[in-house]
Amino acid sequence: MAADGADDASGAARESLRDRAYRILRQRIVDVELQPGQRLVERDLAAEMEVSRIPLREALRRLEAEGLVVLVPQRGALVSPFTPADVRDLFDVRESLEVLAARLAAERADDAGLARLGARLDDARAATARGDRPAIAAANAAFHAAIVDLADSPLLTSLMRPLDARLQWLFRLTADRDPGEQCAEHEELYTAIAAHDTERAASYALRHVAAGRAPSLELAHSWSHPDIDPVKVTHTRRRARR
Amino acid sequence: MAADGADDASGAARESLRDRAYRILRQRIVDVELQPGQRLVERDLAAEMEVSRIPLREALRRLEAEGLVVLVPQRGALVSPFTPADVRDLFDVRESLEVLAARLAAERADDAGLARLGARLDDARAATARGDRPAIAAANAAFHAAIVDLADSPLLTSLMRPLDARLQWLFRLTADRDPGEQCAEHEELYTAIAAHDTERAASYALRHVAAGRAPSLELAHSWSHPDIDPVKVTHTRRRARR
DNA sequence: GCCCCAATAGCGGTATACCACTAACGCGAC
DNA sequence: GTCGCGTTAGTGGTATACCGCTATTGGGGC
Repeated sequence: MAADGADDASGAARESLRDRAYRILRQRIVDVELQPGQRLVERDLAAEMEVSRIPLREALRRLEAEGLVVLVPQRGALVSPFTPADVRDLFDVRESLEVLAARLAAERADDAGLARLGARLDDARAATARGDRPAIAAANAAFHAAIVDLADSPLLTSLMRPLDARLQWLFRLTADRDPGEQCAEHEELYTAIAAHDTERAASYALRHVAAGRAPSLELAHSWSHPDIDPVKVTHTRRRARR
Repeated sequence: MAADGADDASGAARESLRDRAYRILRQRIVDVELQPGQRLVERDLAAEMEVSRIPLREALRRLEAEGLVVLVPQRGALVSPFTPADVRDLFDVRESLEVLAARLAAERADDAGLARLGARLDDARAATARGDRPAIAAANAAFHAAIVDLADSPLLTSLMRPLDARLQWLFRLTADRDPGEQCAEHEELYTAIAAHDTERAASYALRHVAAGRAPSLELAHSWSHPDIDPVKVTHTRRRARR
C-alpha cells in the first residue's frame, strides 16, 4: 500500500486510533482493495489493524456518513455498492455543487486565495506535462478542493467530502479523460474565477463536470457488479471449519 | 427466505440505544433546548439518558456528520454554532440542491410517486387552513422530503439530511414566512413536477427557496451569539464545587 | 433420505474499567 | 499579594468482557 506521504508526521498531534482506522479503511476502499459489497466484520478488521472494536466502530460510522460503507442495523457492515446509477447521481450532484462552488469562489475570492488556486493549477499543469497519472489525479483533486475552499462555505465543504471519496474511487479505476483537455478546462475556469466573472465561472464549471460524465458512466457499466443486497450480505455467517 | 420483507415490517425492530441517544440529542438541539455553543460532556449525557458512553459517543459522531455538533479532537463536543453566515451558506446550498431535486423529480416521477407527493401537499394545505403552526412546519418538511424522494437519488437524499436538520433548527425559532404564500408556491411546484415540466419545476423551486432567504437571514441576525470558539469552549473544565 | 429441532457459535450492541492528558486548584516562595 | 510549581481530578480515548440474537449445523425422528 502506497504510503500516502504527507502524513502529519512528527510535529503534529498524534493521530488517534479511530482516525488511523478511518484513514486506512478509506484508503483500502478507494483503492478497491476492499471491493464493493464486501462484508466488513468488526472483530476481524480490528484484529488486523491491532486496535479494539471501539475505534474501529467509530471509523465505520464515519465511513457510513461518507457513503463508502453501508451499515445494516444488528447485522453488520459492507463496502457500499457503486452502480452506474450511483455514478449518474454523483454527476447530477456535482453539476450542482461544483457549479455553486465556482460561482461563490468567483464572488468571494481574494488575492491570496487566487494565488493558492493558481499554485494548484501550476501543479496540475506540471503533472500533466510530465504525464504522471497519479500526480495528475492528485493535482486535479487539489485544484477542485481549492475552489471549494475559496467558496468559503463550511457547509459546502462538508457536503463535498462524500463526493470526493466517490470520485477518487471512480478515478482510481480509470485514466479519466484526456489530461491535457482537463487541464485546459481548469485554466479557463481559473481565469473566470480570477476575473470574478461569476456567470462564466459557473458555466465553465458545469461544462467541465459534464464532460466527465459520459466516460465515467461508460466505465461504470463495464464493471456492473450486479445487485448486491446489503441485508443479504450481512446475513451470512462464516462458521469455523472443522 | 424468499420473502425478505418479513423481518422489519412488523412490530418495528427495537431501537438501539445509539439510535435513541441520537434521536433525543438531535431533538434537543433542533428544539434549542441545547443552545449553540453549549458544551456536551459524554459522561453527563450518558448518565442523563442512562446509557453507557459507547452508544452516546456514536450518536455524537453521527450528529457531527450532520453538522449539528462540533467535535474537537482530544477535547470534547459542543452544539454547533449557527451564525448568519451559516444561514447564508445553507440557502446557497439549498438553492442548488432543492432545484436539482425538483428537476430530477419532474424527470423521474411516476404516478404512484406523484400521488404520494400530492398527499403531502394536501396535508400541508389542511394544516395551513387550520393555522396549526407545528403541523404546517411538519407538513412542509414532508412535502420537500417527498420531492427529494421522487428524485430517486440516494446520494442526494443523504446530502439533504444535514440541510433538513439545520432548517428545522431555523424554523423552530421563527414563524417562517406566511404559510398561505408558501402553500401556494408548493402547489405550483407540484403542478410543474406532475406535468414533468423540468424547467418550470426548477425555476419554481429556486424561487421558493430564495423567497425564504431574506426573512431567515434577518432572523439569524437577531440572535447573533457572537463568536463561539469551539476549542476554547472545550478547554474549560468544571471543577467540583468546594 | 428428508425435514424439523435443539445445540452451537458468529457477530453486533453495550457496559465497565483503565489510561493519558491537561486545566484548575492551592500551597509555598518571593 | 503575586507568581510559580506540584497536585488533583475532569474528560476524551481505548481495551476488555459480557449479552443477546440468530444463522448454522448436525442429529434424531419420520
